[in-house]
Amino acid sequence: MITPPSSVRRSERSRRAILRSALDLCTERGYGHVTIEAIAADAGVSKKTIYRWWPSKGAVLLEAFTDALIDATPFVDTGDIGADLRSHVAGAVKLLSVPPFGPAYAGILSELHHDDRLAQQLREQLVDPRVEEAIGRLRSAQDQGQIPPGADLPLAVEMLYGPVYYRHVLRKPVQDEKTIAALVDHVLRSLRAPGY
Amino acid sequence: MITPPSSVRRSERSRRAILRSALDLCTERGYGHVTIEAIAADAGVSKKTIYRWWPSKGAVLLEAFTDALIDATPFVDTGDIGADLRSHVAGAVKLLSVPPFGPAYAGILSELHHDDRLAQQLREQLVDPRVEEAIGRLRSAQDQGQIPPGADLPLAVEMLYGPVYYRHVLRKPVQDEKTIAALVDHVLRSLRAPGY
DNA sequence: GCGGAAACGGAACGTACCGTGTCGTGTCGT
DNA sequence: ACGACACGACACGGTACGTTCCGTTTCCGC
Repeated sequence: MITPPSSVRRSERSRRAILRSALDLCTERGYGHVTIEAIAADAGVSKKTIYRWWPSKGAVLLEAFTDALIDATPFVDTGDIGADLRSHVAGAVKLLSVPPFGPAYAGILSELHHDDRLAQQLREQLVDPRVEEAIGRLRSAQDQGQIPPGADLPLAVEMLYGPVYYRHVLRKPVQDEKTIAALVDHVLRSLRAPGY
Repeated sequence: MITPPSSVRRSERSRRAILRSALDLCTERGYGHVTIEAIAADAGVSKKTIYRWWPSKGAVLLEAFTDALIDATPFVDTGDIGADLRSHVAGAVKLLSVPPFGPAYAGILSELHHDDRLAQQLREQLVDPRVEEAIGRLRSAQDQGQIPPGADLPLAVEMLYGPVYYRHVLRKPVQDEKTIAALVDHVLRSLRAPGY
């Protein structure tokens, strides 16, 4: 996450103040009003200090968001793949439904299309590892006979996360538990059913 | 689409030049360099004229993109729901894969989170009508016995489009025909299979 | 036709934020 | 102890914003 002059002398105090201010501003005034200058002013920090360690405000918020997401959506294994996927997806949906994390992630996604480095960073540090974890959990269910061998697990992950992103990006009202349960059930069915 | 002072005296010449310049600039220099000032300069038009008819550059591009999308992804009914969905999704993916439409739509999506009016406009004028069309096509397949009665058709549409948005937003390499076919097959299976 | 309302192009304005540079201070490794 | 370096602060030029003013052109209604 730290970008340029890796150093031990970095001020942890400033780092925390910057991440906190970024999220706070996102809550109070919305992502559009989160600017480098506003973060610096709110955190009592020089702009230069922010630019020294992060390439953009998107990168600042990505670091803050990643920490929160990993805590909020662990991959558990109770032996029931359906229940575990439901609680996992519900955790992600819930995190996205509350400020500042929903707006923050929407803002991060909105920067991807004009910021190649941020897009790569998001995929490498957040999306890809968690997709791998999800596939791992599905493979475990496969070993327990809850999913047929040969099932297309990467596709299953995209079918799970796809609608969540779709809703979040289009800003449709959040999904309730019932919708999440129906989604998970349909994805699992699609893996089990005989070929079309 | 026309926003404020509905009038017959609007210059169709300026309107076309603005939409064309917006898409051209998107191709040549990327969405990030499409600004109201650049559009005005390229189209030989006053900024005031743009602000008179559109509330933002996102609204300009939404109007241009909508026209293109409707042409590119019709809903046909050959009697084979699988084939029809494959060609429909392939049309959408293909449109998103070529400039200026891919970058333009990514840019539009990126504006939604800080522009409530644009988000509402996108849903009402583009997404919701096409979701309804998709549900209509699925219902027709239901009547022909290709999909069981009682299937959750709205959810099916989200499972179809979700991964497309997911990939587009995260800027993962475009889906090939095989992936699209697998996606469509899985969605149809999930509707047919016995309950989980 | 003719007069006037309204849309037009062009130019300039102040504001906001960007990303960078400079400078003096303070602090942390060696 | 000392020197390197991160720090805060402040100022800079640059870009795009959204608005305002001006003089011109276009077109509707009379």
